[in-house]
Amino acid sequence: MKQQDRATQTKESILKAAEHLFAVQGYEATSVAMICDAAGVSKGAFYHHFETKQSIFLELMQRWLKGLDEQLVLIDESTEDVKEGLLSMGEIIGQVLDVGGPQLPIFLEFWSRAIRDPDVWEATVEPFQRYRDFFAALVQRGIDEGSLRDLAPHNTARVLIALAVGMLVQGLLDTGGEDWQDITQEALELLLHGIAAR
Amino acid sequence: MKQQDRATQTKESILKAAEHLFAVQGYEATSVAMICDAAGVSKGAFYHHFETKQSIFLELMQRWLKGLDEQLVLIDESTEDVKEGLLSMGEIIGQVLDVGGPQLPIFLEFWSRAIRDPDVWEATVEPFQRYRDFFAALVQRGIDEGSLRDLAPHNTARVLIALAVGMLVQGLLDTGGEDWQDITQEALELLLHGIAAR
DNA sequence: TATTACAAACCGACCAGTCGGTATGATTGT
DNA sequence: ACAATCATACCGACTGGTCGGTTTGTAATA
Repeated sequence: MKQQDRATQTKESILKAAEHLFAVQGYEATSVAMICDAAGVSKGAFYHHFETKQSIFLELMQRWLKGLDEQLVLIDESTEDVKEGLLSMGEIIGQVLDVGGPQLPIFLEFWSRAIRDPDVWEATVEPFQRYRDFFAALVQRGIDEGSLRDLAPHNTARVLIALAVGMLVQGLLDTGGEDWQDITQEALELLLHGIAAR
Repeated sequence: MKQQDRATQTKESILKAAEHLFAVQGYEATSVAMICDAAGVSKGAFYHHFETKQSIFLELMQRWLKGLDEQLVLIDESTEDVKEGLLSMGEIIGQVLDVGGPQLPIFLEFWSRAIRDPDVWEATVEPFQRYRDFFAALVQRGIDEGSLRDLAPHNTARVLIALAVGMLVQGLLDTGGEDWQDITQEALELLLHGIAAR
């Protein structure tokens, strides 16, 4: 096999091992040595491919957010009705909770880091402002076409994000087997009732 | 001075130093040695008064939640109108963000721990379920007196909590100087529009 | 004298990151 | 085609330091 192929394979196995361990044990609780063990490579290999322990997380985060981005764009393109588009957000949250469930705890861990570390902030929080802008634009569209009341789109977007984040956190911490997708859907309908034009 | 008084004074100074350091640097980043330095005592004193590093956090958390509890009871007693009571929740969130601001990042840190550590969960998350029940009861009251639509009170409470938590997290992570109390207030009014009886 | 309340030295584990060295292709010169 | 040279990928022992917690000693109080 070519040298390069082998290299990318190694790097990929490190990323995969790290993703799994981060999800199961958390970031802090996972040592570089553990990642190397799980990936079946040496520490040398690790630090050949990644500058620091943190950099491997940042790379994972980038990939993750890229997937989310694509999903949002898809929704944006496929919706003509603004209300419907906002409602479909509920589905996303439910999906995120189901599919990405194992990785979500790391978000909490890094949000708390983002408060102090600008690098982490840039990689984990800043992207969410894009999502906020996305929702703000959606709301603006709704106002323009007369289906939504004339509210400050930015604030409304913040409310939507708050709802999403709050549901996410509760979903992570509440042990009972609630159907959060359902609850989120209901919440969105309530909100829509409030922001819809009379 | 009596021995006991001196002891409680020492313990209090440790708690105070820990509270400050946790707020400024976070829990993980604060070592026991740092706390002792800041409090002007030795490690022996620390481990005389606290079993583990975690136990000092749990004690701080208990005090904090006790204050929140009292505030909620006050609101409960002083409100006759349910809608008004729900709106005043917005004020609390704003206050919490202003007053307790420095300590809030620790919440994020421990929420992420609570996912894995049952002790932490019990101390940091479980109390919030009391608040949820509190809101559920408030909503039930609103339904009974006919001012709110007949929705599942528990789910509605979850939505309210989600809003609060989401606003909190955004307030922590968004750097811009937004007035979150204002935004929260607006959000609550939107929600009320949705859940209010026609 | 017995107990409480501390002080200070100490312990063992752990951990991110480094470094000297090697093995395996790839590239160039002949 | 074959050797010499070089770069990339990787190994694993090691370092320097940190941290939570323990132990042992001591001074004051009851």
